[in-house]
Amino acid sequence: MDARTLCLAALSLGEASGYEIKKTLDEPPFHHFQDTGFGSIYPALNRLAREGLVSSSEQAQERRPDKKVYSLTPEGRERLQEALLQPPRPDRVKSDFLFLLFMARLMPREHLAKVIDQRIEDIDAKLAHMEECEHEVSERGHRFVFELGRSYYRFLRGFLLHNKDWLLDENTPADPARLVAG
Amino acid sequence: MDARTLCLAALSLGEASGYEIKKTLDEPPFHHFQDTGFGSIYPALNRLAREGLVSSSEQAQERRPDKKVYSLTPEGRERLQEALLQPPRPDRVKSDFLFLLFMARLMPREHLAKVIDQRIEDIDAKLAHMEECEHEVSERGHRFVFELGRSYYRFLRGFLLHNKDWLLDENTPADPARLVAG
DNA sequence: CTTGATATATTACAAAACGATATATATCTG
DNA sequence: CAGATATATATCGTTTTGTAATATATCAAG
Repeated sequence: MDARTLCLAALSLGEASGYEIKKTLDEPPFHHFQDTGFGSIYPALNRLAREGLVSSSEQAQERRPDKKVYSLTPEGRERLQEALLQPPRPDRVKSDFLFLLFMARLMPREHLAKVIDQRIEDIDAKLAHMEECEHEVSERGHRFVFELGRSYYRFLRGFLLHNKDWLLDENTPADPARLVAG
Repeated sequence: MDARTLCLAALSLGEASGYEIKKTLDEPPFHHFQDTGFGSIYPALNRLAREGLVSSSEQAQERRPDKKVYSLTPEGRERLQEALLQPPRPDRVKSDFLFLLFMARLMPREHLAKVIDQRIEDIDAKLAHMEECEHEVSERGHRFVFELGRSYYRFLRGFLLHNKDWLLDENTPADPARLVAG
């Protein structure tokens, strides 16, 4: 989804500043299906404001820079609902990690092993973090995506753990039948 | 991975034209971890040629436009191996589909059901296509990523099929415990 | 007590990627 | 024989990405 629609979606959960939107988008389950930086969010908000899809009010804060709090206008809410009726584009993944595994042949064994172990650790950290914010996710759609994400991480962790040796050990035959589903 | 490294990787499997690189990148298992268009590939190849990392030779073809066939130079091969030693950046996903599921509350039930059924069909088509090109994937790393991709699609298909009703049926309670792992 | 890390908050900008379109030809399908 | 698909490359405006700059506040460690 483009940055503008993501901002509309985040604001449909309640008014927020650009910084707060970024934080929301970085947490599960939002984080499972997109990745957006400040460089996309602020220009998107400016344009949405120019188009009248969001309104903003500056709030002076004690001992902090002012914050611009954005909220959806009726037109913004309409635009969001229109966007939800468009047929979804195909998913896209960018994974340096899978690229490295694909290129295993040209990589030093030790480095490859380290990369895989590191990834398993990262997944464990992610799963632990998800357990912490689990209670905040109650709405049906949010929960669905949250659990899908969690199941995916568990699947990936299992696949890596069970098939690591198949990839790393050059002495055994590369028989695909020995790869387990994870 | 940036487009230049992807081109180097594709060329490490043998010389090819820009068009052929694009085709390779669109097939499993390459397609599982990246997505690159002509608009990225041709500029990348031009720059790689300027930097001496690839060489090109124009081949006149009968009844077809000329094709520029690129191949790795020794410096290009070196650059690729250096890139493989860099720590991989975090994965990034862009999924309009999961965004729609997340936004389920604001969507007409029928449309949501159609979107999910369509996705399951798409996965079936993808799995069928993978079965067709399975025999071409023999190298260890390629096979690993290929099977990981296939397992993922099967997992996702199962999750959607088994939990679709949980998401769609507003009359049952949204008890997360009723979601099955897929 | 002060240095450094983290958090709040926004903006600017170059580099890269994306999406669409243009161009030309050949082959395959209905 | 028309229309879709495949081969082959290039361009170009719009978006996105990554990084840094700019301020201020808090909190922990040395």
